[in-house]
Amino acid sequence: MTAAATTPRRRSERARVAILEATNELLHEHGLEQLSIEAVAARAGVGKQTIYRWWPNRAILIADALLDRDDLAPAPPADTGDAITDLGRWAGDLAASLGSPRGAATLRMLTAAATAHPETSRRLHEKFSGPLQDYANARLAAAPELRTTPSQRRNAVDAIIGGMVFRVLAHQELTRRGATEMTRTVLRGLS
Amino acid sequence: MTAAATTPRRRSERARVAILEATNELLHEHGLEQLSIEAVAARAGVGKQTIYRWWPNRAILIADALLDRDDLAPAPPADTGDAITDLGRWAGDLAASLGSPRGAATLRMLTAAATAHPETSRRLHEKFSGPLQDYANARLAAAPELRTTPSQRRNAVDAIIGGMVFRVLAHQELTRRGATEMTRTVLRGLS
DNA sequence: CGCAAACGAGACGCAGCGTCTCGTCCGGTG
DNA sequence: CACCGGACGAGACGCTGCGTCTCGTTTGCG
Repeated sequence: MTAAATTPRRRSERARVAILEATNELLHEHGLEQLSIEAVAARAGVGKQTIYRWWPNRAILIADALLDRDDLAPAPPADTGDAITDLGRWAGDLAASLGSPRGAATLRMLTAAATAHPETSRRLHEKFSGPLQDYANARLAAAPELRTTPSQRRNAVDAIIGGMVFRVLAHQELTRRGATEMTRTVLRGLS
Repeated sequence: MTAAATTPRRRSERARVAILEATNELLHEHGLEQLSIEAVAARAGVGKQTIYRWWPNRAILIADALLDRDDLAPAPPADTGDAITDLGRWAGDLAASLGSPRGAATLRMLTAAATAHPETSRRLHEKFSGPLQDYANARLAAAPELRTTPSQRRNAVDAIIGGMVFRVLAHQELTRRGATEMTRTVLRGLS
């Protein structure tokens, strides 16, 4: 192995962006099942080979495209000093995003894509659910008023996030107020 | 409209069962995306038209097949008089089912199928998540030791079920013990 | 017994798959 | 600047599976 040096990967940024945009448009126009690589290539003004060269399969392309517009998870709120208040606001913001028609459609398609391939699931967790868990867990851990164990925190966090995700996947209503109330209910069970 | 009477629907039970069994086998052998109607017809020893005659699309066939073996949701436990104990056991049983490799695969495929078509989602809710919500909600409502409002119950129930479903969909571990603890954490937040 | 609807089988045209082969473009190296 | 090689747009290729259709056969209800 002298040098694996010569790798002048001249990937075209123009093509990359056009493909992700076309995929997003087609997903929201016609849905997950109707999405064909041929249609993406045509709309993006790109050869099919260029898609196959950089994305190993449909599910990963879909996840990349949907996660590329990363407005699904809003920024955490300011720290007021009270964890229940902060997490209630955070959950409300998240519910406003996930509960909107576009957010709900995105979450459902991401979930379906993640079903197909564990690698896709890992990527979704890394970019979406992981950061959510991390913020909520950290905010709980930093709350002196709630003495919690790590597993208690993990349970509470998963119940809150899972409860919201479940409502979206089940096509049930998810409102800002409902999410805040659910969060308060769950957190009141801690110490 | 004289009489829409003459509807001697002589649907073949043999074919119906063979199709659902073949679909289940192929789903667990090759996964959701690889499932083709042609393969189902071939394995079931059935004409394609017989499938198209009774199932309007792939997603509904998949949901019907997976829900046909309705061992996903275990029977509710005996009533011990203490709601937290009962619901902790119920959640533990449910986690044992959903957390098993086969149960997890079934839940993931059902979720993905439900994404595609609202009708499929409705059917899944009717046969799976609806009864779960109904049992847990009723058990909570019948608990004199926990004075709860309907919306509190709904929030707690969705947090518990959603938390479990979330862990399965995220390919995270879901154990009997973990589910029981999560349930207790959530329920302790109720008055 | 006789009809009509459902059945198994499979042919049909079509859409999209994933691979391949063109000739062109273009950025990094010498 | 000139060159080189890999990525590019375009699209042909064979193939699989779609959903529809047409056979001739079976089967249950009247």
